[in-house]
Amino acid sequence: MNADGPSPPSPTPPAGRSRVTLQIIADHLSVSTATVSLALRDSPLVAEATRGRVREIARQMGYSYNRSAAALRTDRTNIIGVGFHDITNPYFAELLAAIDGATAAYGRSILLGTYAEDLERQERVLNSLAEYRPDGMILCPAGGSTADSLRHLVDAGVPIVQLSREVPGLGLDFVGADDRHGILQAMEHLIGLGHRRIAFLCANESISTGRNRYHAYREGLTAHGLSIDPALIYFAYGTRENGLKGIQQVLDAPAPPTAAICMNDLSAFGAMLGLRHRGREAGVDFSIVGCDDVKEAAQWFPALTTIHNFQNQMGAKSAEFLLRRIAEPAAPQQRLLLTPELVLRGTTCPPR
Amino acid sequence: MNADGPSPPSPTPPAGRSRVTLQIIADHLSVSTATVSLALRDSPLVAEATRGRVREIARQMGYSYNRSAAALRTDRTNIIGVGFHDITNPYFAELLAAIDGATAAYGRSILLGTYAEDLERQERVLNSLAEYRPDGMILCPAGGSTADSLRHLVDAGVPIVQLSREVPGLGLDFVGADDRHGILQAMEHLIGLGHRRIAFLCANESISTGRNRYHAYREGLTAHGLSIDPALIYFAYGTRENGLKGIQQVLDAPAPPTAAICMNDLSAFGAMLGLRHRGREAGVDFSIVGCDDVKEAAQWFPALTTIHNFQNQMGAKSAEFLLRRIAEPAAPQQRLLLTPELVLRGTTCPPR
DNA sequence: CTGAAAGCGCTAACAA
DNA sequence: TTGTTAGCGCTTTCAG
Repeated sequence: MNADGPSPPSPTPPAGRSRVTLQIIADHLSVSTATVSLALRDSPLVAEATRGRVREIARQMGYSYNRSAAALRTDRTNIIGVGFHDITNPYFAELLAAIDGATAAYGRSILLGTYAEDLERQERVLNSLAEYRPDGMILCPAGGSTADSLRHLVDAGVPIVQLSREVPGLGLDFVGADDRHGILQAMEHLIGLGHRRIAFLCANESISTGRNRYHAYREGLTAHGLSIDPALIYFAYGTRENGLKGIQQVLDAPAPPTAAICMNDLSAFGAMLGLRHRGREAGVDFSIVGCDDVKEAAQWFPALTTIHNFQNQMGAKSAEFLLRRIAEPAAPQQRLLLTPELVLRGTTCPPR
Repeated sequence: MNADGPSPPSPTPPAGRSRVTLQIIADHLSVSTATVSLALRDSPLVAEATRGRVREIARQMGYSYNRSAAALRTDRTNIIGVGFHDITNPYFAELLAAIDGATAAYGRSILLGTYAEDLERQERVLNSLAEYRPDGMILCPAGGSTADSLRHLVDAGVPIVQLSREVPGLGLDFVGADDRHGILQAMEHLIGLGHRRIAFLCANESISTGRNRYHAYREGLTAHGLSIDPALIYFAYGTRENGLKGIQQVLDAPAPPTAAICMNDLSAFGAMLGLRHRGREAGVDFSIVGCDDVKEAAQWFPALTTIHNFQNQMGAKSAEFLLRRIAEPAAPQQRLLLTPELVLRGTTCPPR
């Protein structure tokens, strides 16, 4: 018997791109690929001992499961497609983190696409994501999205849940916030403080959250017999820059406001800045309320009074909804509207 | 001849999950799948006319390319794996957005994994991403990552570029900032203003940026003959919360500081808050400088003096590096250190 | 408990 | 210019 012995498994790690396949492992152990496949997935069909040997060799050889191959066979990828418009907006970053946390726990990975409120880009990005055959998608549709623009995805049978924003008429699952309720709370607060001339910054009818919030603002005004002054309404997407522009514009109105409700926290931050450019200060001689309660809101100076939207729960819930939908494609439509909570901080005060 | 005519292509859209394959299109047109495949990829090998017919029918039938199948065959997925520790940190969100912008332009999609500075989770997440056989990966390794913990990925031959942080000893491509240079600028500024007792908040030797910045801080002190007071150094990850804790701790030192350099903007924001809890104000009776120049930094009040790190360029460059590496696996190591710029705003002033 | 064989949808030789 | 064929790596009957 020579020094090398009876050729013990000599697991040669692959050179270059991982070349270890089930076949290679199978050959090594003189079993079939079926056995290896089953063993690696811990099937009780294969003997305890065999399972052990397979796993051990696989480990030694540095085997890495090829999900493309598995996906082709099983029609499942374990991919969750996520389409957002901008992850640089902390609101969406928080939502994305929540989704990631929830899906990772179920062994799903996130394939991300962004489209910056651009409908054409959304179309391209979403189609591209679909080509990876995600098990499902979580979407926050770009402003101006129509049911028609998403229909082909829906028709293709991809499970979809809409998050935060929704385009109606598709019968899709949805999780979002009760935007109307949130803004109404804010209006009560401001009006209770004595404000009569209240601006709305970054109104936007092209997204559901924008519509809901803006309409609630009008509703709140009307409910208290206050008139709606178009000069106090600034239409734009809710960005830091637009908040800044918006506040300046409404401050220049013939009858300027004493308070402003902002579409989201970002525009509220911009508004606070704009106020300072005019020598004014939120919480002292003007009132600002934001929406979302993004992490930085609590740290601002003064800290922002805003509407807490529970993005952690929203994101996690959307993942749960999606997983359920994937398991049961024909289940009835799921809808969840989280109730937002106004959190009072330092940017609101009675009018001067 | 019956009313239906000679069976014109009657593209029946699929019921349920997209079932249109090359085969189905091929049958429809009585050509081979090879022709359809070529046609859809606009190959000059197939006649203009045929190409047109194929594309038209594909469109009508709602064909969607199956990338798993293509990947299996070609060994390319067009997926870029991205591993970050926390996308809720705007610095990383900005980096991610830049990567997304750059890769999307090349038809690549991003498969995202996060691990919250947890080494075990990083291991799991990265291995999971690898199973999708991304064409390459962009990683910002978790604190404490060792070369060994990433070696198997490298050995598997996955093209990798490290972004922002680097673990040495792997010979990987890297794009980051010249952290030392940035902090040294900040030290000059502070010392020039007259500060002699300068704190460092959120020092962290377990990540390269932390080491570089912290060591540059010590270097700056020493270069000016100033002593290093351990009571002025707070060790922690750079979060909003830790910035707040850190400032309080150094303020309680026997000989408290008059200024602080923070590991990043988040901790600087926390420090500004902590200062206010003590009735102090950055830019008035204390100086704070951050690092990164995240979007919100310019909007804070006072606006944060910080080190601009060009995360847009960093992210975009990392994508470029990766694409080049994918095209040429054996090319020499690529390294880029962007030179940060100190941007003076409102949080620094001479000591009282 | 294990193996043989077929096939998921695509692309790449090679032939015609 | 187009078709034939084989096969990427995996899972899943179905036999044994």
